[in-house]
Amino acid sequence: MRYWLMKSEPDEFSIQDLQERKNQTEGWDGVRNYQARNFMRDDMSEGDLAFFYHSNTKVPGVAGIMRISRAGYPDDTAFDPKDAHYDPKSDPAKPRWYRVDVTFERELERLVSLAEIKDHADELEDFPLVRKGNRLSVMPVDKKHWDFILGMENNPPE
DNA sequence: GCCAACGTTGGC
DNA sequence: GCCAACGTTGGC
Repeated sequence: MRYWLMKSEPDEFSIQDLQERKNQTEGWDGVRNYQARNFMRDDMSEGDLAFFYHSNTKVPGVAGIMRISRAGYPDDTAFDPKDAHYDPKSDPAKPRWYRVDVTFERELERLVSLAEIKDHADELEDFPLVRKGNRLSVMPVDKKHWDFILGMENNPPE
């Protein structure tokens, strides 16, 4: 069982939106980055847990937890010319892009902000999120980092 | 809105 | 295969 972090802009799709979806489940589609795709296609398993990270918003940070409820399968939004993430080079016979299904687990009791995470650079030294220039939208999280961030949830800064 | 960092594209 | 140009991400 592995741990992950997945980014979404809350104006587009937030942890609250996921909670309100049917069965509290949604396909994590629209990812058009090969490294992120490889994680979803090759490394994610049903039952893995992921942080839901709110990006490109006033206070970016970890907002909640979700569960991978279906392992990687083809992202058919790539085949739809009307879809914002349409990719004419993705052939249905040999799909280029993959998604997983995620299911709402819980909202964090408070948002653990990126700024706060950066304040703990010592403990989170190798955390990919805070490595300079990292724009990956799907990334693995070590268990030690997972546990540390959950610890921060219950220890708000003054 | 700015812009650094990074990925992708395409000419050569 | 190189690399300049361009597009995107995402914090600030």
